This record gives sequence, structure tokens and C-alpha cells, in this order.
Amino acid sequence: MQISASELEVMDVLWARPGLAASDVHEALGDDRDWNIRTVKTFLARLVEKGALRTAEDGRRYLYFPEIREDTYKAEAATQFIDRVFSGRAAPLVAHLADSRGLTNEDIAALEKLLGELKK
Amino acid sequence: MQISASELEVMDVLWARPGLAASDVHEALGDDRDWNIRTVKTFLARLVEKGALRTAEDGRRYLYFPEIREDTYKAEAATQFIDRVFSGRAAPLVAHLADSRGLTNEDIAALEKLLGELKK
DNA sequence: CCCCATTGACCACGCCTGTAGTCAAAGCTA
DNA sequence: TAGCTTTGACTACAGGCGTGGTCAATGGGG
Repeated sequence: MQISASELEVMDVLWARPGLAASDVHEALGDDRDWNIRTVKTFLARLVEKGALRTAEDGRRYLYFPEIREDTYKAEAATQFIDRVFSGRAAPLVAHLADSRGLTNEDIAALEKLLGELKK
Repeated sequence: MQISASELEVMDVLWARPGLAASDVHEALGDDRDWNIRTVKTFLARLVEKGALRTAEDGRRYLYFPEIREDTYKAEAATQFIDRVFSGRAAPLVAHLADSRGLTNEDIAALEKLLGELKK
């Protein structure tokens, strides 16, 4: 499932609040992204085509619902990214993040906890 | 610097062995990727346009050298990916990798070591 | 010395993306 | 009820990307 960066922002809105209409999605995005409502509709239509969303009729308009799970999609995206850029090795990625200060103390604590669980 | 997945494979070859000619790059890729030499040349030309490579004349042909560092590029790519997909939080990414079995025991060991260093 | 293979320069073309415009139907509003 | 608004359907269009073709020059092999 290929979802562009812009489309992903739309998915994020609908993962958080499934069942919005196009205008609601537009509004929800509105603060950060200044997309024309038609642009948002194009993204919605393309996501439906791609099978990432489905529509439910609500009178004269559509409500949009995710057809793919956020977790599933993001895990897959992460795997693909690491394959592409880091030849499938996760550790170098984390090292890069550390270098570029992408990791906060909180992150480090969370990772430690996670690793503890994984080691079982 | 926007580098596509295919272009990145070309960069990987030249990061490993800077100063190859187009035909060498083609050959180096040959095993896994069955690109036509012209396709490889297109990628090389686009990478030069983008400033990711520079050429040095060598008689009738060009030798190609990276203009951007592998580490720098990959760290930036990692940051951008995490911003796009995980709202900038690295820990969820690692959690997803764990879920999807993207982490080997080796990875886990490497990450532990890394975290140990980061904590100082 | 002459021809073929190689090389760079330029071109092609279809799909995906970002960014909308147009159009017609159908409600809301004065 | 006569527009203005909203909505979906369809269309547009330029730039990036994957994939390679054409062409003209040139250098190496026979």
C-alpha cells in the first residue's frame, strides 16, 4: 500500500476520528495545513481508490473510514524504510537518530523498557 | 535533498566505492538490479543535477563522486521519516519494529550498548 | 585505417503527486 | 422560489520518477 506524505496526514486525521466527512477532515487539518477543500477531496478519493479508506453514504455526502489499521501500516512503513535506507538493520537507524539528537531522554527510557521486554 | 529509492541504490554503490564510471556502477548493481545501462545513467545524471554527486572527467567518460556524506544523508532521512510517520517520536518506531520482528537478537544487543552510551 | 561498441546529451512517455478548476445536482436561506 | 453553497464526479496540469530510446562523437580492436 503506497501512501504519500500528504495522504498520510489525511489518514492520521481519520485514524484519530473515523467517520468524518470531507469538510470535517478539511477543518481538522486546517490549522497546520492550508489545503483547499478540493485538494483534500482529491486525497480522500485517491485513498479510497487505493483501498486505504472506505465511504459510507450519509445523505448527500460521504463519511470516510479507514480500511487499514494504523499500527499495521506504520509497522510496514518502518520496515520498508529500514530496508531501503539501512539495508534492513534497525540498530544503525537508532544510532543515526541519537547522533542527530532525535532521541530525547524520554525516548531513551522508553527504549530501555522496550528492550527489557524484548529480551525475554 | 530528495533522493528516490532507486537513486539511493546508486548512491550506496558510490558511497562504498567513490570514483566509478557509469558502466562500473551498472556492473556493481548488476547482480540484484537488472537495470539497463541507460537507466543507470539517467539516475546518475539526476543525482548530479540534484547535487548529490559530482563528476570528474576521465578521458571520454565521467567518474562519479558523492557530494553528500552517507551518514549525514541517512540521519536526515531517518529524522524526516520519523517526523512524517511517527510525529517525530522515535520510540514508537522501535516498538513497531519489535512487533513486526524487524529486530534480531543482534539488533537488540547493539541497541542496548548504544543506549548505555547515550545515558552518560 | 575503418567500423563497432561505448559514452554523454537529449528526448520520450506513462504513472504518481500536489494542487486545484469546472460542472451539475441538491439543499439551505432570504 | 430563486439564488448561493456544498458535494461528489470528472478534468487539468506540471513536476518527479522509472524505464529506456535516439543520436552523434569518439576511441579501441581487428
